Amino acid sequence: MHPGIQTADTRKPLTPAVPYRNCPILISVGILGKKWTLLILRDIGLLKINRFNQILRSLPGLTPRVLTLRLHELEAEGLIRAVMIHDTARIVEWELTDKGMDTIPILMSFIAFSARWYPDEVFMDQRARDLDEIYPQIHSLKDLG
Amino acid sequence: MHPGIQTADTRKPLTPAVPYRNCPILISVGILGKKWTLLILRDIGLLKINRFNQILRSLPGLTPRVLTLRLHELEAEGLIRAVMIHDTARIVEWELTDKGMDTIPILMSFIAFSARWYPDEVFMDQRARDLDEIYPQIHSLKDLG
DNA sequence: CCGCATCCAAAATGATACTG
DNA sequence: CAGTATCATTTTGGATGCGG
Repeated sequence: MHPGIQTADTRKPLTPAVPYRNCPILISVGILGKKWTLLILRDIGLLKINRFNQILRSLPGLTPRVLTLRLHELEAEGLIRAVMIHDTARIVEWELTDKGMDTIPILMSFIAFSARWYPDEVFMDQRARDLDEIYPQIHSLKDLG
Repeated sequence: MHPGIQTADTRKPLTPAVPYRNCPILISVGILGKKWTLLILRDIGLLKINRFNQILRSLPGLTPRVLTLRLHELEAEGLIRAVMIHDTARIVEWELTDKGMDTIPILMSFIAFSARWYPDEVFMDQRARDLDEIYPQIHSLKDLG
Protein backbone atom coordinates (compact mmCIF):
# COMPACT_ATOMS: atom_id res chain seq x y z
CA MET A 1 0.00 0.00 0.00
CA HIS A 2 1.34 3.42 -0.92
CA PRO A 3 2.00 5.78 1.94
CA GLY A 4 -0.45 8.61 2.11
CA ILE A 5 -3.25 6.86 0.31
CA GLN A 6 -6.48 7.03 2.20
CA THR A 7 -7.73 3.51 2.54
CA ALA A 8 -11.14 2.27 3.39
CA ASP A 9 -10.38 0.94 6.85
CA THR A 10 -9.40 4.33 8.21
CA ARG A 11 -11.69 5.85 10.78
CA LYS A 12 -11.71 9.11 8.92
CA PRO A 13 -14.10 9.94 6.08
CA LEU A 14 -12.76 10.00 2.58
CA THR A 15 -13.17 13.67 1.74
CA PRO A 16 -13.28 15.05 -1.79
CA ALA A 17 -10.78 17.71 -2.79
CA VAL A 18 -13.75 19.76 -3.95
CA PRO A 19 -16.60 19.88 -1.44
CA TYR A 20 -19.94 18.55 -2.62
CA ARG A 21 -23.06 20.60 -2.83
CA ASN A 22 -25.14 17.40 -2.83
CA CYS A 23 -24.03 13.82 -2.48
CA PRO A 24 -23.26 12.44 -5.95
CA ILE A 25 -24.10 8.88 -4.90
CA LEU A 26 -27.51 10.00 -3.75
CA ILE A 27 -28.11 11.61 -7.12
CA SER A 28 -27.04 8.69 -9.29
CA VAL A 29 -28.75 6.13 -7.09
CA GLY A 30 -31.92 8.17 -7.51
CA ILE A 31 -31.63 7.78 -11.26
CA LEU A 32 -30.20 4.28 -11.57
CA GLY A 33 -31.20 2.63 -8.33
CA LYS A 34 -34.71 1.44 -9.04
CA LYS A 35 -35.41 -2.21 -9.51
CA TRP A 36 -34.49 -3.56 -12.98
CA THR A 37 -32.90 -0.33 -14.18
CA LEU A 38 -29.29 -1.51 -14.24
CA LEU A 39 -30.28 -4.83 -15.76
CA ILE A 40 -32.14 -3.07 -18.55
CA LEU A 41 -29.07 -0.95 -19.22
CA ARG A 42 -27.03 -4.15 -19.25
CA ASP A 43 -29.32 -5.56 -21.94
CA ILE A 44 -29.21 -2.46 -24.11
CA GLY A 45 -25.62 -1.43 -23.48
CA LEU A 46 -23.71 -4.67 -23.16
CA LEU A 47 -25.79 -7.49 -24.56
CA LYS A 48 -27.41 -5.44 -27.32
CA ILE A 49 -30.77 -6.86 -26.43
CA ASN A 50 -32.67 -3.79 -27.44
CA ARG A 51 -36.25 -4.63 -28.27
CA PHE A 52 -39.12 -4.60 -25.83
CA ASN A 53 -40.02 -8.27 -25.85
CA GLN A 54 -36.40 -9.37 -26.10
CA ILE A 55 -35.63 -7.48 -22.91
CA LEU A 56 -38.71 -8.98 -21.29
CA ARG A 57 -37.62 -12.49 -22.17
CA SER A 58 -34.08 -11.91 -20.97
CA LEU A 59 -35.19 -10.82 -17.50
CA PRO A 60 -37.50 -13.36 -15.84
CA GLY A 61 -39.82 -11.62 -13.40
CA LEU A 62 -39.79 -8.32 -15.22
CA THR A 63 -43.28 -7.47 -16.43
CA PRO A 64 -44.33 -5.34 -19.39
CA ARG A 65 -45.75 -2.73 -17.10
CA VAL A 66 -42.52 -2.15 -15.21
CA LEU A 67 -40.43 -2.37 -18.37
CA THR A 68 -42.49 0.39 -19.94
CA LEU A 69 -42.04 2.48 -16.81
CA ARG A 70 -38.27 1.99 -16.72
CA LEU A 71 -37.72 2.59 -20.42
CA HIS A 72 -39.61 5.86 -20.24
CA GLU A 73 -37.72 6.93 -17.11
CA LEU A 74 -34.41 6.18 -18.79
CA GLU A 75 -35.49 7.98 -21.91
CA ALA A 76 -36.61 11.01 -19.92
CA GLU A 77 -33.21 11.08 -18.18
CA GLY A 78 -31.49 10.98 -21.54
CA LEU A 79 -29.80 7.63 -21.00
CA ILE A 80 -31.46 5.76 -23.85
CA ARG A 81 -33.23 6.70 -27.04
CA ALA A 82 -35.68 4.87 -29.25
CA VAL A 83 -34.72 4.23 -32.83
CA MET A 84 -37.74 3.62 -34.99
CA ILE A 85 -37.52 0.84 -37.53
CA HIS A 86 -39.92 2.06 -40.21
CA ASP A 87 -41.39 -1.29 -41.11
CA THR A 88 -44.60 -3.22 -41.32
CA ALA A 89 -45.08 -3.37 -37.58
CA ARG A 90 -44.18 -0.58 -35.20
CA ILE A 91 -40.83 -1.79 -33.95
CA VAL A 92 -38.56 0.15 -31.70
CA GLU A 93 -34.94 -0.42 -30.90
CA TRP A 94 -33.46 1.12 -27.81
CA GLU A 95 -29.88 2.29 -27.69
CA LEU A 96 -27.65 4.11 -25.27
CA THR A 97 -27.02 7.80 -25.63
CA ASP A 98 -23.56 9.16 -24.84
CA LYS A 99 -24.80 9.77 -21.32
CA GLY A 100 -26.11 6.21 -21.15
CA MET A 101 -22.75 4.85 -22.28
CA ASP A 102 -21.25 6.46 -19.22
CA THR A 103 -23.18 4.01 -17.09
CA ILE A 104 -21.16 1.13 -18.49
CA PRO A 105 -18.33 1.66 -16.00
CA ILE A 106 -20.96 1.24 -13.29
CA LEU A 107 -22.02 -2.05 -14.82
CA MET A 108 -18.38 -3.10 -15.04
CA SER A 109 -17.84 -2.35 -11.38
CA PHE A 110 -20.73 -4.65 -10.54
CA ILE A 111 -19.20 -7.34 -12.75
CA ALA A 112 -15.82 -6.93 -11.04
CA PHE A 113 -17.39 -7.38 -7.64
CA SER A 114 -19.22 -10.60 -8.53
CA ALA A 115 -16.28 -11.99 -10.43
CA ARG A 116 -14.16 -11.63 -7.33
CA TRP A 117 -16.58 -12.65 -4.58
CA TYR A 118 -19.00 -15.02 -6.28
CA PRO A 119 -16.74 -16.89 -8.72
CA ASP A 120 -18.52 -20.18 -8.23
CA GLU A 121 -21.76 -18.63 -9.46
CA VAL A 122 -20.16 -16.57 -12.21
CA PHE A 123 -17.62 -18.91 -13.79
CA MET A 124 -17.65 -22.53 -14.80
CA ASP A 125 -14.30 -23.21 -13.18
CA GLN A 126 -15.16 -21.22 -10.04
CA ARG A 127 -11.96 -19.21 -10.19
CA ALA A 128 -12.08 -15.53 -9.24
CA ARG A 129 -10.95 -13.12 -11.93
CA ASP A 130 -10.58 -9.41 -12.41
CA LEU A 131 -11.90 -7.28 -15.22
CA ASP A 132 -8.62 -7.28 -17.14
CA GLU A 133 -8.89 -11.01 -17.58
CA ILE A 134 -12.59 -10.99 -18.42
CA TYR A 135 -12.43 -8.12 -20.90
CA PRO A 136 -8.82 -7.97 -22.08
CA GLN A 137 -9.84 -5.79 -24.99
CA ILE A 138 -10.67 -2.97 -22.62
CA HIS A 139 -7.53 -1.25 -21.43
CA SER A 140 -9.19 1.02 -18.92
CA LEU A 141 -12.63 1.79 -17.67
CA LYS A 142 -12.23 5.08 -19.44
CA ASP A 143 -12.29 3.33 -22.79
CA LEU A 144 -15.94 2.69 -22.13
CA GLY A 145 -18.51 5.42 -22.28
CA MET B 1 -10.45 5.97 -29.61
CA HIS B 2 -8.00 3.10 -29.86
CA PRO B 3 -8.42 0.80 -32.81
CA GLY B 4 -9.73 -2.60 -31.90
CA ILE B 5 -11.43 -1.53 -28.71
CA GLN B 6 -15.01 -2.59 -28.50
CA THR B 7 -17.08 0.44 -27.76
CA ALA B 8 -20.57 0.73 -26.49
CA ASP B 9 -22.23 1.91 -29.67
CA THR B 10 -21.42 -1.24 -31.59
CA ARG B 11 -24.31 -3.45 -32.53
CA LYS B 12 -22.51 -6.48 -31.20
CA PRO B 13 -22.59 -7.61 -27.60
CA LEU B 14 -19.52 -7.10 -25.48
CA THR B 15 -18.52 -10.70 -24.84
CA PRO B 16 -16.28 -11.81 -22.00
CA ALA B 17 -13.11 -13.76 -22.79
CA VAL B 18 -14.35 -16.35 -20.30
CA PRO B 19 -18.01 -17.29 -20.75
CA TYR B 20 -20.28 -16.67 -17.79
CA ARG B 21 -22.18 -19.36 -15.98
CA ASN B 22 -24.53 -16.72 -14.56
CA CYS B 23 -24.67 -13.02 -15.23
CA PRO B 24 -22.41 -11.28 -12.73
CA ILE B 25 -24.47 -8.09 -12.86
CA LEU B 26 -27.57 -10.03 -11.92
CA ILE B 27 -25.75 -11.49 -8.94
CA SER B 28 -24.34 -8.26 -7.55
CA VAL B 29 -27.53 -6.31 -8.21
CA GLY B 30 -29.33 -8.97 -6.21
CA ILE B 31 -27.05 -8.26 -3.27
CA LEU B 32 -26.53 -4.51 -3.59
CA GLY B 33 -29.55 -3.37 -5.55
CA LYS B 34 -32.19 -2.97 -2.90
CA LYS B 35 -33.30 0.46 -1.87
CA TRP B 36 -30.90 2.22 0.57
CA THR B 37 -28.22 -0.49 0.42
CA LEU B 38 -25.61 1.50 -1.49
CA LEU B 39 -26.29 4.61 0.56
CA ILE B 40 -25.76 2.67 3.78
CA LEU B 41 -22.47 1.38 2.40
CA ARG B 42 -21.58 4.95 1.51
CA ASP B 43 -22.16 5.98 5.12
CA ILE B 44 -20.15 3.16 6.63
CA GLY B 45 -17.45 2.92 4.00
CA LEU B 46 -16.84 6.48 2.87
CA LEU B 47 -18.33 8.86 5.39
CA LYS B 48 -17.56 6.70 8.44
CA ILE B 49 -21.06 7.24 9.72
CA ASN B 50 -21.28 3.90 11.40
CA ARG B 51 -23.82 3.99 14.19
CA PHE B 52 -27.48 3.14 13.83
CA ASN B 53 -29.02 6.50 14.60
CA GLN B 54 -26.30 8.40 12.81
CA ILE B 55 -27.06 6.49 9.65
CA LEU B 56 -30.77 7.12 10.17
CA ARG B 57 -30.21 10.85 10.50
CA SER B 58 -27.96 11.01 7.48
CA LEU B 59 -30.56 9.44 5.19
CA PRO B 60 -33.90 11.25 5.32
CA GLY B 61 -36.70 8.84 4.48
CA LEU B 62 -34.89 5.79 5.75
CA THR B 63 -36.76 4.25 8.67
CA PRO B 64 -35.42 2.13 11.53
CA ARG B 65 -37.27 -0.91 10.27
CA VAL B 66 -35.65 -0.85 6.84
CA LEU B 67 -32.25 0.08 8.25
CA THR B 68 -32.34 -2.96 10.50
CA LEU B 69 -33.30 -5.11 7.54
CA ARG B 70 -30.47 -3.78 5.38
CA LEU B 71 -27.80 -3.98 8.06
CA HIS B 72 -28.65 -7.60 8.74
CA GLU B 73 -28.68 -8.42 5.03
CA LEU B 74 -25.29 -6.80 4.58
CA GLU B 75 -23.94 -8.58 7.63
CA ALA B 76 -25.28 -11.93 6.41
CA GLU B 77 -23.57 -11.35 3.06
CA GLY B 78 -20.32 -10.60 4.84
CA LEU B 79 -20.07 -7.00 3.68
CA ILE B 80 -20.20 -5.35 7.10
CA ARG B 81 -19.59 -6.45 10.65
CA ALA B 82 -20.71 -5.05 13.99
CA VAL B 83 -18.05 -3.97 16.43
CA MET B 84 -19.40 -3.92 19.97
CA ILE B 85 -18.28 -1.09 22.20
CA HIS B 86 -18.66 -2.72 25.62
CA ASP B 87 -19.61 0.40 27.48
CA THR B 88 -22.34 2.00 29.56
CA ALA B 89 -24.93 1.86 26.83
CA ARG B 90 -25.11 -0.85 24.22
CA ILE B 91 -23.34 0.85 21.34
CA VAL B 92 -22.61 -0.79 18.06
CA GLU B 93 -20.34 0.40 15.31
CA TRP B 94 -20.60 -1.00 11.85
CA GLU B 95 -17.58 -1.34 9.60
CA LEU B 96 -16.77 -2.78 6.22
CA THR B 97 -15.21 -6.19 5.88
CA ASP B 98 -12.61 -6.78 3.16
CA LYS B 99 -15.46 -7.90 0.96
CA GLY B 100 -17.40 -4.77 1.81
CA MET B 101 -14.42 -2.60 0.92
CA ASP B 102 -14.61 -4.05 -2.55
CA THR B 103 -17.92 -2.27 -3.03
CA ILE B 104 -16.16 1.09 -2.83
CA PRO B 105 -15.22 1.03 -6.52
CA ILE B 106 -18.94 0.65 -7.20
CA LEU B 107 -19.65 3.72 -5.11
CA MET B 108 -16.90 5.57 -6.92
CA SER B 109 -18.40 4.71 -10.30
CA PHE B 110 -21.68 6.23 -9.16
CA ILE B 111 -19.82 9.33 -8.04
CA ALA B 112 -18.04 9.58 -11.37
CA PHE B 113 -21.33 9.42 -13.24
CA SER B 114 -22.98 12.20 -11.25
CA ALA B 115 -19.89 14.37 -11.25
CA ARG B 116 -19.90 14.27 -15.03
CA TRP B 117 -23.59 14.51 -15.83
CA TYR B 118 -25.11 16.40 -12.89
CA PRO B 119 -22.35 18.89 -12.03
CA ASP B 120 -24.79 21.65 -11.19
CA GLU B 121 -26.30 19.49 -8.45
CA VAL B 122 -22.99 18.06 -7.26
CA PHE B 123 -20.62 21.03 -7.26
CA MET B 124 -20.90 24.62 -6.16
CA ASP B 125 -19.31 25.91 -9.34
CA GLN B 126 -21.34 23.56 -11.55
CA ARG B 127 -18.25 22.36 -13.41
CA ALA B 128 -18.06 18.67 -14.37
CA ARG B 129 -15.08 16.79 -12.98
CA ASP B 130 -13.66 13.31 -13.05
CA LEU B 131 -12.63 11.15 -10.16
CA ASP B 132 -8.94 12.04 -10.46
CA GLU B 133 -9.78 15.62 -9.68
CA ILE B 134 -12.20 14.82 -6.88
CA TYR B 135 -10.00 12.26 -5.14
CA PRO B 136 -6.43 13.04 -6.25
CA GLN B 137 -5.07 10.92 -3.41
CA ILE B 138 -6.45 7.80 -5.09
CA HIS B 139 -4.23 6.76 -7.97
CA SER B 140 -6.43 3.97 -9.20
CA LEU B 141 -9.68 2.35 -8.30
CA LYS B 142 -7.59 -0.62 -7.27
CA ASP B 143 -6.14 1.34 -4.37
CA LEU B 144 -9.56 1.05 -2.82
CA GLY B 145 -10.89 -2.18 -1.55
C1' DC C 1 -45.72 -11.84 -33.48
C1' DC C 2 -45.20 -6.44 -31.51
C1' DG C 3 -45.70 -2.65 -27.86
C1' DC C 4 -48.20 -1.59 -24.60
C1' DA C 5 -52.83 -0.68 -21.11
C1' DT C 6 -55.79 -2.28 -17.41
C1' DC C 7 -57.04 -4.57 -13.22
C1' DC C 8 -55.99 -6.72 -9.11
C1' DA C 9 -52.75 -9.23 -5.82
C1' DA C 10 -48.48 -9.39 -3.48
C1' DA C 11 -44.27 -7.54 -1.88
C1' DA C 12 -41.43 -3.86 -0.45
C1' DT C 13 -41.10 0.24 1.92
C1' DG C 14 -42.72 4.27 5.01
C1' DA C 15 -44.75 6.45 9.51
C1' DT C 16 -45.21 6.22 14.07
C1' DA C 17 -45.14 4.48 18.59
C1' DC C 18 -42.90 1.84 21.75
C1' DT C 19 -39.16 -1.18 24.51
C1' DG C 20 -34.77 -2.83 26.88
C1' DC D 1 -28.86 4.20 21.72
C1' DA D 2 -30.31 0.53 19.06
C1' DG D 3 -33.54 -1.46 17.68
C1' DT D 4 -39.26 -3.86 17.44
C1' DA D 5 -44.18 -3.83 16.53
C1' DT D 6 -48.01 -2.45 14.11
C1' DC D 7 -50.33 -0.49 10.46
C1' DA D 8 -50.55 2.53 6.13
C1' DT D 9 -48.79 3.42 1.61
C1' DT D 10 -46.08 2.75 -2.48
C1' DT D 11 -44.02 -0.18 -5.74
C1' DT D 12 -43.91 -4.23 -8.24
C1' DG D 13 -45.76 -8.83 -10.07
C1' DG D 14 -49.30 -11.71 -12.75
C1' DA D 15 -52.93 -12.24 -15.77
C1' DT D 16 -55.34 -10.76 -19.52
C1' DG D 17 -56.73 -8.06 -23.42
C1' DC D 18 -56.26 -4.88 -27.39
C1' DG D 19 -55.05 -2.36 -31.62
C1' DG D 20 -51.28 -2.56 -35.09
